[in-house]
Amino acid sequence: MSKQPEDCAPLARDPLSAAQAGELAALFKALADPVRLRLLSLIASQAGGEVCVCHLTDAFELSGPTISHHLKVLREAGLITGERRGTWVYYRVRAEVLGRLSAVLVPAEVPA
Amino acid sequence: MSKQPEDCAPLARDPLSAAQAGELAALFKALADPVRLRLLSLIASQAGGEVCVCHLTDAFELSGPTISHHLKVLREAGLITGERRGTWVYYRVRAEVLGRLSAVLVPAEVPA
DNA sequence: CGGTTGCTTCGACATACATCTATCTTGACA
DNA sequence: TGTCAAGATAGATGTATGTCGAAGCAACCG
Repeated sequence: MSKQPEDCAPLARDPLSAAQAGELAALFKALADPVRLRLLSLIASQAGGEVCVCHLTDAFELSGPTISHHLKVLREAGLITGERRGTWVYYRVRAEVLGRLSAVLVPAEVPA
Repeated sequence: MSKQPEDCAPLARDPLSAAQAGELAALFKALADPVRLRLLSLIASQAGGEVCVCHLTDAFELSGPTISHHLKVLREAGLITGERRGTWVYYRVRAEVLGRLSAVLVPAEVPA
């Protein structure tokens, strides 16, 4: 997991630097898969904020290793965190990161 | 360019359906490249809202065909539109699509 | 009409990625 | 300690993707 970028200025305000674009692209790449989006949504929309992996594997017709792979991609991108408690592993979303991405995509305000 | 999805509910509100996830993933895939993010940012941040392709090719150390390819990806994703006027082609961003993506990523409000 | 310039399309190639099966690690429990 | 279950890792494989050079189209200009 790379360090968290600080940029919050919307895409539409100023042209992105190459470094900013690289960091953002890594985050969007993690989101660029239907399974990962559904995983993220399942975790984010859960009351209590966390979900056991066993609940996630049940929600897809995919092998365990494939789910594990997608969770790793989300984790290494910094979008989620995982914690082992006893036998099970629980994941939760990093709301700050999600919020930063949302802010970056806000379109330019149209001047009246 | 596929049809525009109507979904606006944040990822963190309800779990995404497979169809929603597929449409969103296609959009995020278009954003999952540093060059395309910089292109989009260059177009979106331009006063007047549109940019000539010649100005975009000058901003990168990449071949013309490569820039053209990335613009096509953004165009087919529905994130930008291109219009030819005389010799030059001008691109502008579709702010609605950008705004919809931003809304989807808004994190869940934390109950007090 | 021929030439030049702006941009796109085509074909090729190297790399990255999603998925699987098989194997490993970690913890619980007898 | 041995065994079982939950996840993660490793390796293999087919497909997708970023990049380029060459060629094609479209519009302007002698």
